[in-house]
Amino acid sequence: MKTQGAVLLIEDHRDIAEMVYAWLEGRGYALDYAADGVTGLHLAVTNHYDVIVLDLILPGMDGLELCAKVRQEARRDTPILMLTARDTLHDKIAGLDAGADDYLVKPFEIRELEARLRALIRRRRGDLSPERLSAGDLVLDTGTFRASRCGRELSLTPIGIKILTELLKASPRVVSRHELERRIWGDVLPNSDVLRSHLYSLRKAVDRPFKEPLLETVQGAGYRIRDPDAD
Amino acid sequence: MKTQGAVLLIEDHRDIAEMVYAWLEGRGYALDYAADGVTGLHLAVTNHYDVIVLDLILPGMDGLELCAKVRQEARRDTPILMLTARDTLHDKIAGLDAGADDYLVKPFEIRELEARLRALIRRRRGDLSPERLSAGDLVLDTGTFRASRCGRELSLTPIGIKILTELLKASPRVVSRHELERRIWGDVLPNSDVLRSHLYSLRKAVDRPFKEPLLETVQGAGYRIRDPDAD
DNA sequence: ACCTATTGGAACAGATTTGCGGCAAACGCG
DNA sequence: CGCGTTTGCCGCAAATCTGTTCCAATAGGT
Repeated sequence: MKTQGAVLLIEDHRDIAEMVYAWLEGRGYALDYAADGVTGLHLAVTNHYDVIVLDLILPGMDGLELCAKVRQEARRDTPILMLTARDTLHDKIAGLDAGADDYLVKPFEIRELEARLRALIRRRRGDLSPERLSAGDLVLDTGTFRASRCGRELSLTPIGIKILTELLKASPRVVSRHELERRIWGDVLPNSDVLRSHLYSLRKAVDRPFKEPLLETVQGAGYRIRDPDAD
Repeated sequence: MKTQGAVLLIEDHRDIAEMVYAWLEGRGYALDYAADGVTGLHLAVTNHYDVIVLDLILPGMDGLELCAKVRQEARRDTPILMLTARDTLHDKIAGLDAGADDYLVKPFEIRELEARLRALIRRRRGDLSPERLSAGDLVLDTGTFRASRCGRELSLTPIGIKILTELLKASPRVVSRHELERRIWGDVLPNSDVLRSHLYSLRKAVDRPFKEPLLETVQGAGYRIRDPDAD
């Protein structure tokens, strides 16, 4: 399994630490662990993590101090989720203002912790949800605006990419010509059936060089993109 | 007072909305307000906010759907704090996985809300810019604002560095011309396509002296920076 | 006040993309 | 089978997008 992310867990309660560690490890995260503040800080500044789970009360150096040091001295902006039994308003505010990104109060549900970690990791990576559309051997990366088939890069025009995007999003459903036009040109459609031309060139780029055509015309209904895997 | 940040509040309960609005306004935040999902979505994609406070249950379109639309259709990464009375584990996970960054359960303490907003805004602004961004042999130290390639220092202008920073942060994704302009000049964009000029000189400094060009333009979409290691 | 580096702006040429019309082939149907 | 409609397949000209250049306005430092 591909790793879900690198996590540093700093927590002195053995039982909680073990529980979190075991769960996250089972879910495919790569983990480092420290039981005290000094070790934790050292790991935090030495290595590179996607997120740090940090207990507020620690031997050696408390969470707030560690948090502040990571931010101000080491100047690392690794996301930090603070995990603690103290749930007074003041504690939360102090934690967040010390540089933590999230604050979760014990006892907590491990699944919520994981969901919050996912959110932090996702944001750090700048992930904007699914960026990858595909059908069969055709792949479109909506972040890069590049499409490829069988690993070979396809050269497409902007409108071609738009059409492909809509078709892939809908796949394997059929998109009516009208719907497709509306999604591409919005409310000011061109006053001739240009879509045909674009589909022609799109086919030329996407289907012609390959054996199996993916772009399919459904007479009187519209277009769709086949997904050989899902047929 | 300098504004603490631009907040979009989407909440249909008048009393809560007013309370939040009044409090945040009093603390120096600039606020927009929507009482239903459709209006909220429209504001969210039209304007630029530092953070969105979003009620889960809304007339017109619920919070999850709105969240997903903002992320997937509008492709905006504005931080979203979900605010709701539903506190089951499943709700929280659904909210966070729909693209929310934080999830706060009603009734909540307004000061905690504010602290969490601060944390989100702080992170988004990258107040801490400690890291070294890189792509291939290009390295940018955001602390010293110096860039180098193959160890050779590059001489860049302030705007050049800003462009490079944004492009590197997003790499290898494409950043649309508009998005790029907004990130560099904020809300008062220059009224001519100056970006082209800057990109030209940026290329002259970053790419011209080297064999492999990293700055890539994607017709009709924007610019991006390749990462030869990750291709 | 002066000098220099940086920035915003305008203009232009080349390349690419798009809109569009026309024709022939394919399709659906009575 | 015959007919009206839909679709595939170009080629062309207009519109758009980009790279490039030059220059004036501005900001910053001395």
